[in-house]
Amino acid sequence: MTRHFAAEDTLFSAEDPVTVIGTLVKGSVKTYKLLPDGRQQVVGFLFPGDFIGSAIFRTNRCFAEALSPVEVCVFPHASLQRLMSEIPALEHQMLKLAHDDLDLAQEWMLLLGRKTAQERVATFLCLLFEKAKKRGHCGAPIDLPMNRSEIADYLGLTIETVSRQLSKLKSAGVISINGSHAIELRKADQLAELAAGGD
Amino acid sequence: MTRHFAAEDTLFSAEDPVTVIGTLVKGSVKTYKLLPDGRQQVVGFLFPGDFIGSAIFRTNRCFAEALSPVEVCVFPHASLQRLMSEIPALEHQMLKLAHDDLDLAQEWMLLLGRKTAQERVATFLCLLFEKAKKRGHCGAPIDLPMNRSEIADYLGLTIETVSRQLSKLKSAGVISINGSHAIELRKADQLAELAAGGD
DNA sequence: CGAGCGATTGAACGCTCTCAAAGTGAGTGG
DNA sequence: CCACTCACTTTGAGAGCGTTCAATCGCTCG
Repeated sequence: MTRHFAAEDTLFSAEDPVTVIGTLVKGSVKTYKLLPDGRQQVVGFLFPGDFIGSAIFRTNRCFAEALSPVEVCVFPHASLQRLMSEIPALEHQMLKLAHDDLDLAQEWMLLLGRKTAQERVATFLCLLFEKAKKRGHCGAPIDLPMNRSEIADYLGLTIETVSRQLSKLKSAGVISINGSHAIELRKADQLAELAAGGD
Repeated sequence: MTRHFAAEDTLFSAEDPVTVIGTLVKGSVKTYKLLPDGRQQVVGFLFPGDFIGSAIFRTNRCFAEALSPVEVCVFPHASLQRLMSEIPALEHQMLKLAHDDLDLAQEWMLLLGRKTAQERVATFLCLLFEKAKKRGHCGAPIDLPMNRSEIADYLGLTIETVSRQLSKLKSAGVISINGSHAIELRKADQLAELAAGGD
């Protein structure tokens, strides 16, 4: 069963019962956590092919919002539970996904806890270019479905700092920017070096 | 099979083949990631009863170091693989653990990306007191197996900032400190409020 | 009792945030 | 087609939180 969401729609909220589990088919999604006063931390950006939702928890642990018109191939919660208990390979696959997510989250803890603003932005761009490469993009500018505010909330920075760092990378010739939602990689080596941090 | 490690021993390193998977029986462990220049981010503290190591990856994604003399009940990698494929319930349990870890990691991303120094220290103490409570501790001062440097590397701060915030909480009467490795909770409500952030 | 390491405290600096203003681009209506 | 609007982005200047550097304290161990 496929479900559709408009841009800026909320797919699900923390604390609510799990209703959306499945594979993202079209569009992109941000998942995030909130503090009582509204401060936001994006914990992940999802793209077509990515799995969304938890087949383990009864209630969601974070919020999910569509960044663009989204299409999700949804599994009914009950039938997924049954499938998982019947097909060990499926559960194994889920375990693999969970471990990949955990490793990425911990890599991001390193970024949020110990990297400078420049390193964070460089790391973020590296990740995006890498993901784009895996989906067949080659050379051409890639599309940023999220705005500066959402990038900032992913990197633990402010929009101004993100903007400044992007400008810096642009004037250094590492990337080129077209209209704030399209970025092209110019010097991959240099970007990777900045992302890893001075050594 | 049980393996023993002395304090400050490295249980395993990132990139190395997985050799240690099992349950922590005695002592405590920190897991962490490193940047090329030595900056460190602690991604978890493990206590008796906690599962350690990844049954999925062939190589470790982080480092693990003993904070005190440690005893681990280790499963041989091959036999664990076999057990997991034979006993679906075991794999399900691992999946549950992975999801719990993932949620904690994302909660920590929120802490590292968006919380102030005071909120970070308060959240950390809340977590410790909560864990201690689950293991039967009641009221009495709890032991901090890690030093200030390791707390700082968990919270994305410096030792000086951690020390200052602890002193602040102490003089506010929220906690009391005995010799830098024993902390007692005095005002749980107030600590929880500080941890959540102003609202 | 002295050495040495970790923790605490103090003072000044700096990176990022905050506040503010100007620039840009997409969408709308005349 | 152009002027207008509005939201988002960029850029600038100043402030603040946490860091850095430095000195003192306190505990443990020889």
